[in-house]
Amino acid sequence: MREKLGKMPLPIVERLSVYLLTLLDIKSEGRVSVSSLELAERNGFSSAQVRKDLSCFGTFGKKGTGYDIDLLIEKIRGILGLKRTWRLALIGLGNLGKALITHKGFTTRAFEFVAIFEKKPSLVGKQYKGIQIYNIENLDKIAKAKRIEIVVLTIPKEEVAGVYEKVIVAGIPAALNFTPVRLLSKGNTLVKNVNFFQNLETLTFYLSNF
Amino acid sequence: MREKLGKMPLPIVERLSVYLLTLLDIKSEGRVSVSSLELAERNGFSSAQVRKDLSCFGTFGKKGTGYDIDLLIEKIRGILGLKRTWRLALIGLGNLGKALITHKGFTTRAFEFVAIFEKKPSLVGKQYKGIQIYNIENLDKIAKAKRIEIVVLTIPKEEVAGVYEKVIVAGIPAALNFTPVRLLSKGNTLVKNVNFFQNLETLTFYLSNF
DNA sequence: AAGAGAATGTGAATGTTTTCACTAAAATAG
DNA sequence: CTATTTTAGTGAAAACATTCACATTCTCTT
Ligand SMILES: NC(=O)c1ccc[n+]([C@@H]2O[C@H](COP(=O)([O-])OP(=O)(O)OC[C@H]3O[C@@H](n4cnc5c(N)ncnc54)[C@H](O)[C@@H]3O)[C@@H](O)[C@H]2O)c1
Ligand SMILES: NC(=O)c1ccc[n+]([C@@H]2O[C@H](COP(=O)([O-])OP(=O)(O)OC[C@H]3O[C@@H](n4cnc5c(N)ncnc54)[C@H](O)[C@@H]3O)[C@@H](O)[C@H]2O)c1
Repeated sequence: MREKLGKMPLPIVERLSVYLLTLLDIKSEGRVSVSSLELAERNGFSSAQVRKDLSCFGTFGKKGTGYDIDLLIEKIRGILGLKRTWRLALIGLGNLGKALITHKGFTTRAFEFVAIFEKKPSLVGKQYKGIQIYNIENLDKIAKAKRIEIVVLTIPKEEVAGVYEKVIVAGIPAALNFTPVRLLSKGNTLVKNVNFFQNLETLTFYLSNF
Repeated sequence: MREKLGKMPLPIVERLSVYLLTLLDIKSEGRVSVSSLELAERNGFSSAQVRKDLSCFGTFGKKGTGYDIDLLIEKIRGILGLKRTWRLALIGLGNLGKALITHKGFTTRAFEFVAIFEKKPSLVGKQYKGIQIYNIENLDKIAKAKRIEIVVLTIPKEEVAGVYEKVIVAGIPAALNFTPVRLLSKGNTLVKNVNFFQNLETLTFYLSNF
């Protein structure tokens, strides 16, 4: 059992998220308990890794039986901070932004879009899927008023630098960045970059070299 | 300089993709050479890491000067298999699928969508953005005829297991999976999973534990 | 042309993550 | 009730990844 959660290795946190999805899946099949081996095999990990990962946060299992699914789901939700709803804002209501806003998955989990920011004057002041669209220039003010915790960036790459500066100034705690410009965490803002090309390029690398 | 490219560590391949974007960026500023330090600082890595990564594939730099940008771009493109166009197919023309197909970035790089597969009878036989829509039941036949190399999965999660089975049977070399169902590489098919929740959940973990 | 400075490439050291291999507890079968 | 099987938890070992630190080479200035 580790002490400092703040410096938990990223691979462990990522796997926790995978375990959670798997547990929800198994639960939906009506099962009530699961072994580290099954959790591992479904995801291509080793059973020792599953046990070691979970042991960082406490002892949740029962020797001879495995893990109680409901209990483990609640524990992981607690660890990942998913016992409450997080307030998101979308920045850039283009093709990708609309797909994300429309996606039901977010809402049915722990995430809720509470604002959209756009540059196009024709969109500002309107709503999209019931969510108010604001002028990006008012990010600071609205972010505070709406208690925005995570911004989702789906703007053209030329706009990223300027908008990110505004995000930092507004002191928004986190950003999920879908643009191909790699951002580094700065100020009080934690960034996670999602790069589609990188994903495709790891595939083409291995396809080319086997 | 490493020998077996096929077992190059994933972190190195992912950084290569980051270096490439950075180099293109720097090139567009009119520059002709760059140091490992600059390549590192722009991306939050160490300069030693940049040099060590590149040294796995050859010696591309010049002591005292750094790396020639055009040369390094070409080398990395070669390593990542980006000197030719890869033939993609989209499976599932929904919200996310449409955003991806519409996205210019793919076409202007080394990727080209050559087919769309759908289940909805109303879409089959039509085109979207000039790309023919086929019945998913014909995946095997069309994949061979169109020489599809990578499928992009944007279908509901309930459909994933069945469709993935078809992808494996068709022997398609790779799949980029945007659904929340984690797939494991199997048969001759290499899989890369892209999980938006995982990205959000790593953010909420660290936000919750600082 | 010599010296100072810049920057690579890399073996060795360090740090991190994963796997191994075992102990111990619970469940099950005989 | 005892033996066998199942499975969690965990130090220790191994594998893997990053950083250090320096010899070497190239550039630039004077
Ligand atoms: N569409 C995809 O499938 C896809 C895939 C990978 C990456 N991306 C990246 O996501 C980003 C958006 O892609 P897209 O296809 O949705 O583009 P898009 O052009 O359809 O949408 C961008 C939107 O951002 C708005 N915008 C521009 N500047 C802004 C600003 N300063 N503040 C607020 N809003 C602003 C635009 O008005 C537009 O509505 C791009 O960086 C792209 O590279 C998209
Ligand atoms: N929209 C998003 O922003 C987003 C974000 C993250 C993940 N995802 C995931 O991506 C997937 C698609 O999301 P979406 O929002 O585009 O959903 P969607 O419902 O808009 O689109 C799904 C499309 O797939 C088609 N389809 C269904 N079964 C099929 C089959 N067997 N073969 C071929 N086509 C089939 C449907 O007809 C539909 O057109 C989902 O798994 C979702 O969880 C979406």
